[in-house]
Amino acid sequence: MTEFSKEVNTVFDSQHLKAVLNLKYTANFFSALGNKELEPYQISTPQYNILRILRGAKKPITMKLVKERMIEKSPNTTRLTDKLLDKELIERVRCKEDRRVVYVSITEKGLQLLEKVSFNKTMEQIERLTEEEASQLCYLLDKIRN
Amino acid sequence: MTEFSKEVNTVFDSQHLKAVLNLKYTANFFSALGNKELEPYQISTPQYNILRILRGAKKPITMKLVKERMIEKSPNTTRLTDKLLDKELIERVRCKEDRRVVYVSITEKGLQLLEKVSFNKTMEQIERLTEEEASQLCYLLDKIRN
DNA sequence: AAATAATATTTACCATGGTAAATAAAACCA
DNA sequence: TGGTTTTATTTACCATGGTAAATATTATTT
Repeated sequence: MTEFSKEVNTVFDSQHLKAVLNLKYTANFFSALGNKELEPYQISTPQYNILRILRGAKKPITMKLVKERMIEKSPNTTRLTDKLLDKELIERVRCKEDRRVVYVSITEKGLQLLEKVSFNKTMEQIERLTEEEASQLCYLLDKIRN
Repeated sequence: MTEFSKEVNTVFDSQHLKAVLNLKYTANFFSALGNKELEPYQISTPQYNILRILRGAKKPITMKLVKERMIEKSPNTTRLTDKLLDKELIERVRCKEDRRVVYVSITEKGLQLLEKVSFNKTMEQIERLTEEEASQLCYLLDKIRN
Protein backbone atom coordinates (compact mmCIF):
# COMPACT_ATOMS: atom_id res chain seq x y z
CA MET A 1 0.00 0.00 0.00
CA THR A 2 1.53 3.30 -0.99
CA GLU A 3 1.31 6.28 1.28
CA PHE A 4 -1.23 8.28 -0.60
CA SER A 5 -3.76 5.47 -0.82
CA LYS A 6 -4.42 5.70 2.90
CA GLU A 7 -6.69 8.64 2.37
CA VAL A 8 -7.87 7.47 -0.99
CA ASN A 9 -9.41 4.36 0.42
CA THR A 10 -11.36 6.26 3.03
CA VAL A 11 -12.86 8.49 0.42
CA PHE A 12 -12.91 7.22 -3.10
CA ASP A 13 -14.07 4.01 -4.63
CA SER A 14 -13.58 3.86 -8.37
CA GLN A 15 -10.39 2.95 -10.15
CA HIS A 16 -10.77 6.14 -12.12
CA LEU A 17 -10.56 8.50 -9.19
CA LYS A 18 -7.79 6.45 -7.72
CA ALA A 19 -5.91 6.85 -10.98
CA VAL A 20 -6.19 10.64 -10.91
CA LEU A 21 -4.89 10.85 -7.36
CA ASN A 22 -2.15 8.40 -8.17
CA LEU A 23 -1.28 10.60 -11.12
CA LYS A 24 -0.89 13.69 -8.99
CA TYR A 25 1.00 11.80 -6.36
CA THR A 26 3.42 10.34 -8.87
CA ALA A 27 3.94 13.64 -10.67
CA ASN A 28 4.71 15.20 -7.31
CA PHE A 29 7.11 12.40 -6.55
CA PHE A 30 9.05 13.13 -9.72
CA SER A 31 9.01 16.86 -9.15
CA ALA A 32 10.54 16.39 -5.73
CA LEU A 33 13.13 14.03 -7.15
CA GLY A 34 13.98 16.49 -9.91
CA ASN A 35 14.39 19.34 -7.45
CA LYS A 36 16.70 17.19 -5.39
CA GLU A 37 18.86 16.40 -8.38
CA LEU A 38 19.16 20.07 -9.30
CA GLU A 39 19.92 21.20 -5.77
CA PRO A 40 23.72 20.98 -6.14
CA TYR A 41 23.49 23.39 -9.06
CA GLN A 42 21.38 25.93 -7.22
CA ILE A 43 18.73 26.21 -9.88
CA SER A 44 15.08 25.21 -9.86
CA THR A 45 13.31 22.95 -12.34
CA PRO A 46 11.64 25.81 -14.22
CA GLN A 47 14.97 27.60 -14.41
CA TYR A 48 16.57 24.44 -15.75
CA ASN A 49 13.82 24.15 -18.34
CA ILE A 50 14.49 27.66 -19.55
CA LEU A 51 18.16 26.86 -19.94
CA ARG A 52 17.22 23.78 -21.97
CA ILE A 53 14.99 25.83 -24.20
CA LEU A 54 17.73 28.40 -24.77
CA ARG A 55 20.33 25.77 -25.53
CA GLY A 56 17.90 24.12 -27.92
CA ALA A 57 17.26 27.41 -29.69
CA LYS A 58 20.99 27.80 -30.49
CA LYS A 59 20.54 31.58 -30.82
CA PRO A 60 18.94 34.43 -28.88
CA ILE A 61 15.17 34.15 -28.86
CA THR A 62 12.42 36.45 -27.65
CA MET A 63 10.76 36.16 -24.26
CA LYS A 64 7.57 35.43 -26.13
CA LEU A 65 9.11 32.34 -27.70
CA VAL A 66 10.55 31.20 -24.39
CA LYS A 67 7.12 31.46 -22.82
CA GLU A 68 5.53 29.53 -25.66
CA ARG A 69 8.01 26.72 -25.30
CA MET A 70 7.56 26.41 -21.58
CA ILE A 71 5.05 23.99 -20.17
CA GLU A 72 4.06 26.40 -17.42
CA LYS A 73 2.35 29.72 -17.79
CA SER A 74 3.86 32.99 -18.81
CA PRO A 75 4.29 36.02 -16.57
CA ASN A 76 6.66 34.23 -14.27
CA THR A 77 9.16 33.90 -17.06
CA THR A 78 10.48 37.35 -16.30
CA ARG A 79 11.02 36.42 -12.67
CA LEU A 80 12.76 33.21 -13.65
CA THR A 81 15.05 34.88 -16.16
CA ASP A 82 15.88 37.52 -13.54
CA LYS A 83 17.32 34.78 -11.37
CA LEU A 84 19.20 33.17 -14.23
CA LEU A 85 20.63 36.60 -15.05
CA ASP A 86 21.83 37.05 -11.47
CA LYS A 87 23.69 33.77 -11.79
CA GLU A 88 25.07 34.85 -15.19
CA LEU A 89 23.62 31.77 -16.85
CA ILE A 90 21.78 33.79 -19.49
CA GLU A 91 21.90 37.17 -21.18
CA ARG A 92 19.12 39.56 -22.04
CA VAL A 93 19.21 42.17 -24.79
CA ARG A 94 16.51 44.57 -25.87
CA CYS A 95 15.78 44.53 -29.60
CA LYS A 96 16.79 47.70 -31.41
CA GLU A 97 14.23 47.52 -34.22
CA ASP A 98 11.25 46.77 -31.99
CA ARG A 99 11.92 48.10 -28.55
CA ARG A 100 9.11 46.05 -27.00
CA VAL A 101 10.97 42.86 -27.70
CA VAL A 102 13.58 41.30 -25.44
CA TYR A 103 16.03 38.66 -26.62
CA VAL A 104 17.36 36.01 -24.26
CA SER A 105 20.30 33.68 -24.78
CA ILE A 106 22.28 31.16 -22.76
CA THR A 107 25.84 31.98 -21.70
CA GLU A 108 28.89 29.74 -21.74
CA LYS A 109 28.47 29.35 -17.99
CA GLY A 110 24.89 28.26 -18.56
CA LEU A 111 25.94 25.69 -21.15
CA GLN A 112 28.57 24.32 -18.81
CA LEU A 113 26.00 23.95 -16.06
CA LEU A 114 23.69 22.00 -18.37
CA GLU A 115 26.57 19.69 -19.24
CA LYS A 116 27.03 18.81 -15.60
CA VAL A 117 23.42 18.01 -14.74
CA SER A 118 22.41 14.40 -15.05
CA PHE A 119 19.11 13.15 -13.70
CA ASN A 120 20.44 9.84 -12.55
CA LYS A 121 17.89 9.10 -9.86
CA THR A 122 15.05 10.13 -12.11
CA MET A 123 16.36 7.90 -14.87
CA GLU A 124 16.79 5.03 -12.48
CA GLN A 125 13.22 5.48 -11.37
CA ILE A 126 11.59 5.66 -14.77
CA GLU A 127 13.56 2.75 -16.05
CA ARG A 128 11.54 0.52 -13.79
CA LEU A 129 9.16 0.55 -16.70
CA THR A 130 10.01 -1.32 -19.86
CA GLU A 131 10.07 0.62 -23.10
CA GLU A 132 6.70 -0.84 -23.92
CA GLU A 133 5.23 0.09 -20.57
CA ALA A 134 6.49 3.65 -20.96
CA SER A 135 4.72 3.83 -24.31
CA GLN A 136 1.59 2.38 -22.76
CA LEU A 137 1.75 5.00 -20.00
CA CYS A 138 2.04 7.77 -22.57
CA TYR A 139 -0.89 6.32 -24.46
CA LEU A 140 -3.08 6.24 -21.37
CA LEU A 141 -2.09 9.78 -20.34
CA ASP A 142 -2.88 11.09 -23.81
CA LYS A 143 -6.19 9.28 -23.81
CA ILE A 144 -7.25 10.56 -20.42
CA ARG A 145 -6.55 14.15 -21.45
CA ASN A 146 -7.76 14.31 -25.03
CA MET B 1 0.47 16.42 -31.12
CA THR B 2 -0.29 17.76 -27.69
CA GLU B 3 1.03 21.12 -26.63
CA PHE B 4 3.71 19.96 -24.28
CA SER B 5 5.34 17.64 -26.75
CA LYS B 6 6.55 20.58 -28.79
CA GLU B 7 9.41 21.12 -26.44
CA VAL B 8 9.77 17.47 -25.60
CA ASN B 9 10.63 16.57 -29.13
CA THR B 10 13.34 19.15 -29.38
CA VAL B 11 15.00 17.88 -26.28
CA PHE B 12 14.23 14.34 -25.26
CA ASP B 13 14.27 11.12 -27.14
CA SER B 14 13.28 8.14 -25.06
CA GLN B 15 9.77 7.00 -24.32
CA HIS B 16 10.70 7.03 -20.67
CA LEU B 17 11.51 10.71 -20.42
CA LYS B 18 8.52 11.50 -22.55
CA ALA B 19 6.39 9.58 -20.08
CA VAL B 20 7.65 11.59 -17.11
CA LEU B 21 6.95 14.90 -18.82
CA ASN B 22 3.58 13.63 -19.95
CA LEU B 23 2.92 12.65 -16.36
CA LYS B 24 3.64 16.13 -15.05
CA TYR B 25 1.69 17.72 -17.83
CA THR B 26 -1.33 15.54 -17.24
CA ALA B 27 -1.22 15.99 -13.47
CA ASN B 28 -1.11 19.72 -14.05
CA PHE B 29 -4.03 19.45 -16.43
CA PHE B 30 -6.12 17.79 -13.75
CA SER B 31 -5.04 20.23 -11.08
CA ALA B 32 -6.16 23.13 -13.23
CA LEU B 33 -9.44 21.39 -13.96
CA GLY B 34 -10.01 20.69 -10.26
CA ASN B 35 -9.32 24.31 -9.34
CA LYS B 36 -11.80 25.42 -11.94
CA GLU B 37 -14.48 23.14 -10.56
CA LEU B 38 -13.93 24.42 -7.03
CA GLU B 39 -13.88 28.06 -8.06
CA PRO B 40 -17.63 28.63 -7.50
CA TYR B 41 -17.19 27.48 -3.91
CA GLN B 42 -14.26 29.76 -3.21
CA ILE B 43 -12.00 27.07 -1.82
CA SER B 44 -8.76 25.63 -3.14
CA THR B 45 -8.01 21.98 -3.78
CA PRO B 46 -5.90 21.56 -0.62
CA GLN B 47 -8.66 23.20 1.39
CA TYR B 48 -11.19 20.85 -0.16
CA ASN B 49 -8.98 17.89 0.70
CA ILE B 50 -8.87 18.95 4.33
CA LEU B 51 -12.64 19.15 4.41
CA ARG B 52 -12.82 15.64 2.96
CA ILE B 53 -10.44 14.35 5.59
CA LEU B 54 -12.47 15.96 8.36
CA ARG B 55 -15.75 14.61 7.04
CA GLY B 56 -14.17 11.18 6.75
CA ALA B 57 -12.94 11.33 10.34
CA LYS B 58 -16.50 11.85 11.62
CA LYS B 59 -15.15 13.47 14.79
CA PRO B 60 -12.61 16.14 15.78
CA ILE B 61 -9.08 15.04 14.99
CA THR B 62 -5.68 16.54 15.76
CA MET B 63 -3.73 18.70 13.37
CA LYS B 64 -1.11 15.99 13.41
CA LEU B 65 -3.59 13.48 12.04
CA VAL B 66 -4.83 15.92 9.42
CA LYS B 67 -1.27 16.43 8.24
CA GLU B 68 -0.63 12.71 8.12
CA ARG B 69 -3.69 12.15 5.97
CA MET B 70 -2.83 14.87 3.50
CA ILE B 71 -0.85 14.09 0.41
CA GLU B 72 1.09 17.34 0.67
CA LYS B 73 3.52 18.37 3.30
CA SER B 74 2.78 19.68 6.74
CA PRO B 75 3.45 23.21 7.97
CA ASN B 76 1.02 24.71 5.51
CA THR B 77 -1.83 22.91 7.19
CA THR B 78 -2.10 25.71 9.73
CA ARG B 79 -2.36 28.27 6.96
CA LEU B 80 -4.99 26.23 5.16
CA THR B 81 -7.08 25.67 8.27
CA ASP B 82 -6.85 29.41 9.02
CA LYS B 83 -8.65 30.06 5.78
CA LEU B 84 -11.24 27.39 6.38
CA LEU B 85 -11.84 28.91 9.80
CA ASP B 86 -12.38 32.35 8.28
CA LYS B 87 -15.06 30.82 6.07
CA GLU B 88 -16.56 29.01 9.07
CA LEU B 89 -16.19 25.66 7.35
CA ILE B 90 -14.24 24.11 10.23
CA GLU B 91 -13.71 24.57 13.96
CA ARG B 92 -10.54 24.43 15.99
CA VAL B 93 -10.31 23.62 19.70
CA ARG B 94 -7.24 23.31 21.87
CA CYS B 95 -7.05 20.09 23.85
CA LYS B 96 -7.42 20.56 27.61
CA GLU B 97 -5.38 17.55 28.69
CA ASP B 98 -2.43 18.22 26.39
CA ARG B 99 -2.31 21.88 25.57
CA ARG B 100 0.08 21.34 22.67
CA VAL B 101 -2.62 19.54 20.75
CA VAL B 102 -5.24 21.21 18.56
CA TYR B 103 -8.43 19.47 17.45
CA VAL B 104 -10.08 20.31 14.17
CA SER B 105 -13.56 19.41 12.98
CA ILE B 106 -15.84 20.21 10.06
CA THR B 107 -18.90 22.42 10.61
CA GLU B 108 -22.41 21.97 9.25
CA LYS B 109 -21.61 24.69 6.74
CA GLY B 110 -18.55 22.72 5.69
CA LEU B 111 -20.55 19.54 5.24
CA GLN B 112 -23.11 21.38 3.14
CA LEU B 113 -20.39 22.75 0.92
CA LEU B 114 -18.99 19.26 0.36
CA GLU B 115 -22.47 18.06 -0.62
CA LYS B 116 -22.66 20.66 -3.35
CA VAL B 117 -19.30 20.02 -4.97
CA SER B 118 -19.27 17.60 -7.86
CA PHE B 119 -16.27 17.17 -10.09
CA ASN B 120 -18.26 16.69 -13.24
CA LYS B 121 -15.66 17.81 -15.72
CA THR B 122 -12.97 15.80 -13.99
CA MET B 123 -15.17 12.72 -14.00
CA GLU B 124 -16.00 13.23 -17.65
CA GLN B 125 -12.32 13.44 -18.39
CA ILE B 126 -11.17 10.38 -16.50
CA GLU B 127 -13.98 8.30 -17.86
CA ARG B 128 -12.31 8.40 -21.22
CA LEU B 129 -10.40 5.46 -19.84
CA THR B 130 -12.14 2.15 -19.41
CA GLU B 131 -12.15 0.59 -15.95
CA GLU B 132 -9.40 -1.72 -17.10
CA GLU B 133 -7.29 1.10 -18.50
CA ALA B 134 -7.65 3.01 -15.24
CA SER B 135 -6.36 -0.04 -13.39
CA GLN B 136 -3.54 -0.37 -15.86
CA LEU B 137 -2.64 3.29 -15.34
CA CYS B 138 -2.54 2.76 -11.58
CA TYR B 139 -0.38 -0.29 -12.07
CA LEU B 140 2.12 1.60 -14.20
CA LEU B 141 2.22 4.57 -11.82
CA ASP B 142 2.85 2.29 -8.87
CA LYS B 143 5.55 0.47 -10.77
CA ILE B 144 7.36 3.63 -11.85
CA ARG B 145 7.48 4.88 -8.28
CA ASN B 146 8.19 1.76 -6.24
C1' DA C 1 13.18 19.46 41.14
C1' DA C 2 15.92 21.37 37.40
C1' DA C 3 17.72 20.56 33.08
C1' DT C 4 17.13 18.30 28.82
C1' DA C 5 14.77 16.01 25.22
C1' DA C 6 10.73 15.15 22.62
C1' DT C 7 6.28 16.44 20.63
C1' DA C 8 2.56 19.38 18.45
C1' DT C 9 1.87 23.31 16.27
C1' DT C 10 2.96 27.69 14.31
C1' DT C 11 5.72 31.16 11.97
C1' DA C 12 8.96 32.79 8.65
C1' DC C 13 11.13 32.60 4.39
C1' DC C 14 11.70 31.61 -0.29
C1' DA C 15 10.37 29.74 -4.91
C1' DT C 16 6.59 28.64 -7.73
C1' DG C 17 1.92 28.94 -10.52
C1' DG C 18 -1.92 31.72 -12.02
C1' DT C 19 -4.77 35.81 -13.01
C1' DA C 20 -5.08 40.46 -13.87
C1' DA C 21 -3.45 44.95 -14.31
C1' DA C 22 0.29 48.20 -15.77
C1' DT C 23 3.69 49.79 -19.02
C1' DA C 24 5.81 50.62 -23.26
C1' DA C 25 6.14 50.56 -27.99
C1' DA C 26 4.41 49.59 -32.51
C1' DA C 27 0.64 49.11 -35.83
C1' DC C 28 -3.60 50.60 -37.50
C1' DC C 29 -7.03 53.78 -38.82
C1' DA C 30 -10.08 57.78 -39.53
C1' DT D 1 -1.50 63.58 -37.70
C1' DG D 2 -3.91 62.11 -33.51
C1' DG D 3 -6.34 58.56 -31.35
C1' DT D 4 -7.23 53.70 -30.77
C1' DT D 5 -5.89 48.97 -30.81
C1' DT D 6 -2.63 45.42 -30.58
C1' DT D 7 1.58 43.30 -29.01
C1' DA D 8 5.58 42.24 -25.84
C1' DT D 9 6.96 42.40 -21.49
C1' DT D 10 6.75 43.42 -16.68
C1' DT D 11 4.66 44.09 -12.18
C1' DA D 12 1.53 43.11 -8.53
C1' DC D 13 -1.17 40.09 -5.92
C1' DC D 14 -2.63 35.93 -3.95
C1' DA D 15 -2.42 30.88 -2.96
C1' DT D 16 0.53 27.00 -2.77
C1' DG D 17 4.72 23.71 -1.55
C1' DG D 18 8.94 23.02 1.03
C1' DT D 19 12.56 23.68 4.51
C1' DA D 20 13.92 25.40 8.71
C1' DA D 21 13.44 27.83 12.82
C1' DA D 22 10.51 29.35 16.77
C1' DT D 23 7.14 28.46 20.41
C1' DA D 24 4.68 26.05 23.77
C1' DT D 25 3.96 22.20 26.35
C1' DT D 26 4.80 17.65 28.03
C1' DA D 27 7.89 13.75 29.05
C1' DT D 28 12.28 12.12 30.53
C1' DT D 29 16.43 11.98 32.95
C1' DT D 30 19.83 12.80 36.42
